[in-house]
Amino acid sequence: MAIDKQLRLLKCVADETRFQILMTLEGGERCVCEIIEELGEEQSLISHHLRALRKCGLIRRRREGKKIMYRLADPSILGLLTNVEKLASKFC
Amino acid sequence: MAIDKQLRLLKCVADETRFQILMTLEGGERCVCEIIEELGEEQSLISHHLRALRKCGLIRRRREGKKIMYRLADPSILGLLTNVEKLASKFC
DNA sequence: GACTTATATGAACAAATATTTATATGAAGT
DNA sequence: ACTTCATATAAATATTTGTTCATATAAGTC
Repeated sequence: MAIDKQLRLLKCVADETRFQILMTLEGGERCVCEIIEELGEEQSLISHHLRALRKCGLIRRRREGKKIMYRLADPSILGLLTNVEKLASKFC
Repeated sequence: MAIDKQLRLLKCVADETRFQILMTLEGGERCVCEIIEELGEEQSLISHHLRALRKCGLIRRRREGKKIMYRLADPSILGLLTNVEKLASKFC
């Protein structure tokens, strides 16, 4: 039951910027410029984090003209975020 | 919906040693020496990580004679681990 | 085909986190 | 009281991770 996969996933989500990107994508597909705008961060920073999330399999992308659209790889990812939210309010 | 609480929780779990400690505690209360034995790590290292988990509210402890017994603060923590496991096998 | 827009990438640098080492504490046994 | 066993802690160090900066690519526009 490959523990390093689980850790890779956790580490990927356990970063403020990436966590916020996932939250943004909860609302559906977004292009990079929208994510940048919403988070108010550097383009390059967002790009690095998008790559990390993608490498981890959590998000997917497709090109649409000049823009590149990102989306959650699977709705079940929302479940994790919700789960974390519940636990965090319970303890921490 | 305090995002930093969620992040503190995630960062706490997203470490191999701490993750394994939690897994060990799935099986019920354990004293520090048992955890050290099971993980095969330095006493001091385990102690640091136990503190981190405790600070985060994920585990509790009680003294029993010379030993100190640790346990999960709440069974709902198992749910998170399971959730992560499922997602990790799905992607990553 | 030069120019702009949108995004990605690599290398340098900065910050955060984990690990080790050495020492302290506190309960129990003698 | 002294010693041992079990655990904790602080400071030093090592490692990992995130951020910035400068540059590259790729598609669309003039």
